[in-house]
Amino acid sequence: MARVRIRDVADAADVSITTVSLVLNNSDARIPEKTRERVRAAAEALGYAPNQVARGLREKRTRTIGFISNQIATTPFAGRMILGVQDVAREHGYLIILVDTGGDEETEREAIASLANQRVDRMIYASMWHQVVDRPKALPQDAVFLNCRPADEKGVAVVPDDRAGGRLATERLLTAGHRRIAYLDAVSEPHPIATDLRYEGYCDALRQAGIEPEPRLRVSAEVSAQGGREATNRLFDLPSAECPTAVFCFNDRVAAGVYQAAHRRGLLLPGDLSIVGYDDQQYVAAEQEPPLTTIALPHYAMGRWAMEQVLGVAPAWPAGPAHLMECPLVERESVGPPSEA
Amino acid sequence: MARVRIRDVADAADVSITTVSLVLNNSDARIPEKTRERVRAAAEALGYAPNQVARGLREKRTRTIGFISNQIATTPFAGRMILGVQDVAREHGYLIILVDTGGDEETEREAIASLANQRVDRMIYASMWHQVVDRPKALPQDAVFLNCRPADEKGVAVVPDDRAGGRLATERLLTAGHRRIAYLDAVSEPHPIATDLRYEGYCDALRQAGIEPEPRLRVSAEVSAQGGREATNRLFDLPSAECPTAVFCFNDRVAAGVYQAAHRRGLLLPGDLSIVGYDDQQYVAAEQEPPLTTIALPHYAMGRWAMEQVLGVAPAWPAGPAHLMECPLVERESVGPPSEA
DNA sequence: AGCTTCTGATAAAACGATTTAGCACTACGT
DNA sequence: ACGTAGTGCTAAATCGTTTTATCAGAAGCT
Repeated sequence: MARVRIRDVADAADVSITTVSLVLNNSDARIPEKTRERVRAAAEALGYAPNQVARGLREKRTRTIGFISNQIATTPFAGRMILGVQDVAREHGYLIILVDTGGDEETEREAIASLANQRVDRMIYASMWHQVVDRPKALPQDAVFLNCRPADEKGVAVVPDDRAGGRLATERLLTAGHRRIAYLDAVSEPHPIATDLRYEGYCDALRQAGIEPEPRLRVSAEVSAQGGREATNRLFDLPSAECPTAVFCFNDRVAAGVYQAAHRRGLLLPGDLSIVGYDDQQYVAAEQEPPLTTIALPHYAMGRWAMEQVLGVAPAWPAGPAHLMECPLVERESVGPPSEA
Repeated sequence: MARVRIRDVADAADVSITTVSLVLNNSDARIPEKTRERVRAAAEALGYAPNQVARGLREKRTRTIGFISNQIATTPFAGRMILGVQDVAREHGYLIILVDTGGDEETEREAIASLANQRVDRMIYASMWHQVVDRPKALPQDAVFLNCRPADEKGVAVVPDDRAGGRLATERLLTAGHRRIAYLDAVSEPHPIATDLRYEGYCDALRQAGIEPEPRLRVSAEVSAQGGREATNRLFDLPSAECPTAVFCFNDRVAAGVYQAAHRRGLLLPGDLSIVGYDDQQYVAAEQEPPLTTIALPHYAMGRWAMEQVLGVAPAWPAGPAHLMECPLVERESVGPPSEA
């Protein structure tokens, strides 16, 4: 790490450091092409790259973005969000400084302060699951919210369009011919807002098909395979005429539980029961037997979107209601026509 | 972000900026306690915190660590590693700058250069799976390797002790009384070195129990549930006297496939077949039915270890052979005594 | 008194860049 | 010959710190 400074380039090219800076930053100062060539050659030969710390001090911007997340480790989705952010950053010569607060408020305050002292140009405030958050006091006004939205609705934010996703999932089942479709709801602490949105989408789709949602077909499950198993058993303990021919699950984990309970009861999938999940969770959705049709959460796209807002490389989204990102349907093999149609 | 500078504190306390700096950095210069108090009070009142960019320029260290990873998004394990790194960083007032190279060499070169230009104090080179890597040309000599080791064996590195993990898993099955234990090997591109190490551990344990490993009980599987299903079927198409009573799987994903095939064949778990996995993969190991006994990968601990080396807050590990991190057994319910003991 | 030592503080240099203002020289028109 | 315009380049200020060297005054000693 014996670093070469602008001074070294200047000496090598036999000009002043001013000239070197002007040339390397493509200023339109009056420097003839010949001199420019000489400077560029010297810089190239020495392998010069400007010290970003010095440059940051002078320019008052560091080409650095702070990424604050509440729980990096507890979700497998974090990666794709960070990757989206990171890809856009790289494409524009920015670096990201990452801090995980573990959801602790005190840590969060310190993290925000650290990033401010490090003079990051802007910050992204990310949640690992879709939620409404209280805007942290110290967070700069121009922070972008990723996968969450501030309670005060002031700020640029992006969240998945869970309602449209719920509609899409249900429509898929309706098109396959199903009429009795259950919704496996999520209970957990804190209550995920996504489950209500997905349920609304489910209702939208049913009503549009002329079906009134039936309360008994909405059953609550712990967010886990076990929750899915239990809910499924409750569902199939109904009189057989009332049993659903398809279920839409809050997420792939509970869908996995549905598979388990269905297998145990000797139901064939998708012959006796069609299933649609949500999340397109890596290593679980695709690896069910049969592979699970599900709705994908657009984590990568949301990450990109947030960073594009931060860098101002996309049309600016107004502060206010969050941008809703589409959740695409991932077709696999867990949906078929209902058994006795 | 109207920032308060050291100048402002100096004015408020009616001293020079030198004095402020001296006091705030607890220098042992001759400043009487009374003046110190005054300065501290002024700093506190104004909410002063030093500009880390300016400080970094002057001190030639930024309290910033570069974290280079090959594939952040494709593995659910990344999170725990990053979290370990990040926690130690925070405890010592450091920040981490994260770049994902996507495994691309050109991107990697640029990333290393960016971090160097940003004057990170040191770098961590992380792999999302256990592998041997070629030391990137531009990587500083003092970089620490996380979950991988440089081919040249020069450098501080930490990897999971997969051999001991394989031994531990097998011993668990031996203690339960099993004698015919299969190993479900992984085939994938590139060939994961972990699978050979785990197999060696498996052999170690068997031999120590006086059992010679049987080649037919080592069967290859694609790293996926489907691979696990196929391998299981091959295993149980053997003459029944030769069928294993337990399997040790390369990882939890293939173990999930074993569950599927076993259920399909009507085998009871763990009555007819005991299973041990590897990875303790979130949302898959614990959610099998019955929950899967497995070996955990110590990602968090490795992350911490790497950062502690970087910051020099733990006894220095010599450059050379990698530090082997223990993989603990996670007891759940997929192991029982063999059926006809 | 005259010298040294101690005390309390600060001026100024340095870190490595960017940028503003301006200098020295040539060319040109009259 | 002289003012003006244009060309090629650079000195110096600046960003916000840390740190070294030094200064003024008080105190102590002979």
